[in-house]
Amino acid sequence: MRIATWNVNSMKARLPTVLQVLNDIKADVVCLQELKCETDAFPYLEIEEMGWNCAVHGQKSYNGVAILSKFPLQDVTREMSTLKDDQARYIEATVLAERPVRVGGLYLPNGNPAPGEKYDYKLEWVAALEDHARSLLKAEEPFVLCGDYNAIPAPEDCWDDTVWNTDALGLPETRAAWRQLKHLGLTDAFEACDGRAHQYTFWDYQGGAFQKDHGIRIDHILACPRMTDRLTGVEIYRKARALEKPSDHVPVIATFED
DNA sequence: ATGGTAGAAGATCTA
Repeated sequence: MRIATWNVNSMKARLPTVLQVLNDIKADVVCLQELKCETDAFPYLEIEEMGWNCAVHGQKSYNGVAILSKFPLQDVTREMSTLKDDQARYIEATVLAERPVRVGGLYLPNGNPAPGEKYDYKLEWVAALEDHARSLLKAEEPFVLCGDYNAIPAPEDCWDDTVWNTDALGLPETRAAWRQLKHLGLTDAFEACDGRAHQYTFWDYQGGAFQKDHGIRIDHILACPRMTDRLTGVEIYRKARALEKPSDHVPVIATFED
């Protein structure tokens, strides 16, 4: 089965592009972030028409996450057990594939400017995610955590580390939090399958960043040990950034043995 | 030259 994550940067502004990309990437499960719409404003009809089941945690203006699945979804939760959050940044559901898998879709806070309140919130959020991941591991149900982590794991995951290592996305403390998360026993699917340097998932709209390949890798799929055993490949669907009216992020897709 | 781009909201904030 193929599990994808994609920050769409507005469901309303992106709908034609989203429908096209969903057809192209042939995933079974897709986690979406930055819907920028309320739950009721999600385009259920258009998406369901394509055979998707939808679980949505929307919010006006900012944030908003969803899980789309070709398989039925069960036991949807819209918060981590470990954080009371007034921002719609998390959703989790069990995908009833042949072998069921728990899928978490997340939109980690950006954290800029750092230091400051926003960076504190980011660190609090990632700490809550770590605690939540710990409880998922304890439950011994296969799971993946997909989303926009707003974290550049290492210098080779951006085009110029001197630009990013003072940003909330690339600060040493952000990278330490990312490593700590992995050290629970989770695997970065991209790193496990490919791991090449300078493969990006986000390019800013400004200054022709995509044309210059001034990107960063911040969209990730973390897999538990049992899902890692089934992991066979990862693709960054870079093409999506060259479409008309693109999101500034592109999908990342991991393939697992059925 | 204190700039640039996009989206949502609404005359600014977030990324």
